Amino acid sequence: MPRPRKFRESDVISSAGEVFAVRGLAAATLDDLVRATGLGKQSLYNAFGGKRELFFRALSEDREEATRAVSEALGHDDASPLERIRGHLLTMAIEFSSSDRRVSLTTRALVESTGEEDPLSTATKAGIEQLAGIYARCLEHARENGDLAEDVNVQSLALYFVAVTRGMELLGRAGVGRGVLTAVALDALRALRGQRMEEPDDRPSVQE
Amino acid sequence: MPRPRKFRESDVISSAGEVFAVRGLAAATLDDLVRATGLGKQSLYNAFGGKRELFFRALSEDREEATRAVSEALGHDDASPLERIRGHLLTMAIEFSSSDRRVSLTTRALVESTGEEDPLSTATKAGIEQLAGIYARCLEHARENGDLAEDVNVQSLALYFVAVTRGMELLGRAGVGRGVLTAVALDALRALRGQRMEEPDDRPSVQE
DNA sequence: CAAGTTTTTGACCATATGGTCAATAACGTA
DNA sequence: TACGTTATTGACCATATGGTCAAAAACTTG
Repeated sequence: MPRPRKFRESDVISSAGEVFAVRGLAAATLDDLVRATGLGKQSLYNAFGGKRELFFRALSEDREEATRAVSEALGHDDASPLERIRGHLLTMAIEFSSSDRRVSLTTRALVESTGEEDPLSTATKAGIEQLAGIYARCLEHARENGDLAEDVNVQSLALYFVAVTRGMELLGRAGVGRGVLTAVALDALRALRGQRMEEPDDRPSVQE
Repeated sequence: MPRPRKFRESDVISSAGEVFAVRGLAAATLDDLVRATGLGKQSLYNAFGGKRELFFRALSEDREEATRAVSEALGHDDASPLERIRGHLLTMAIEFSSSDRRVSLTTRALVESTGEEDPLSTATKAGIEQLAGIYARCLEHARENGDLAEDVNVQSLALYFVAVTRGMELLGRAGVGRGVLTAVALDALRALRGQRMEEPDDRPSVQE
């Protein structure tokens, strides 16, 4: 009975996400969104709410997409867990060295959220944890494989990879090229190699 | 002869920087700046120019400050280069786990710059390189000390540390606490340990 | 084909924004 | 103490912003 919509929500969210990724939440204007999505202001408004709500939807989609991508990269069985992480990081190096002006919405939300209780902040934390969870699972497999020392802290190592990838994203944004970013990724992977050997940490503890 | 200013530029820049660090360039309003600095709009305007110019000044100051801090942490002679890096990273872990909403202006500029030719972008790139240079110098010393393998790529390793610290900053922003962040920092440091041994990289190359 | 429901359209609005102007105030020097 | 210079103040402005309203349009079902 009701008049059907002319658009698919997913299309709109994806276009809007593109705008947000390039301009940021605060800097993107409603007009940018209208232009990018093709919808009228009002249509946008009663379908989604407002700018923040739309960003929120885009953020969720971005998060799902990122989760899916990482899961896929780390979940295959064609290589050892550590090799899969290696492959994933190298892929990221290529992706982040692209010259488009995109910044992942997770990073944007992290940086643009206004307070601890901002829904953006909450969602982002959840996203980070989810991502870390994926790394953790893969690292756990590596440990079971014997590729990682038994006493490795899989949780912190997972977060370490989240940090490294975020950092690589920023580096890419700063114009660091593909070759160098790949080298950085390889450096980052050495943190894993160190884990394999039981070498006791005999280095003196500096200012802790 | 002329009427003297009531303020010190450095004070104003520092207050403005605080605002920018907490709210971001786009989200900070001129009024926020007026309130934070205590100056009138016009005074602000003819002393600095506008919002962007003021941000630019604040960014420069932030960059100098960051450079100074890292130089200090890595430049002392009381410990081996690697130990100094270790200490520095642990310090960062503490700093980034603070609950204030600050984000370094470098990161903000990186994320909020609008294009490749944006002055913000240029300045930020320079900042990153400068920072990397400091790490590189320290790593170079480590190599001379024999704490790092001869064939280590000091440049990429330096950028690796820039990436790691940026990533840690974001993690802190996501609410990751001091303990975990410290663990992440220690993980990151293992990338160095891996360098010390000449173990050939016999791992198969995955999708490069 | 008519009714009912929702979308769309485009005009509209209050507000807040970054920025400017002109008048006044404050200071050092002559 | 008067002058010249610059800083300050507060009113002012055009614009762009996020958001809203009411009327028209579109589709499905009865």
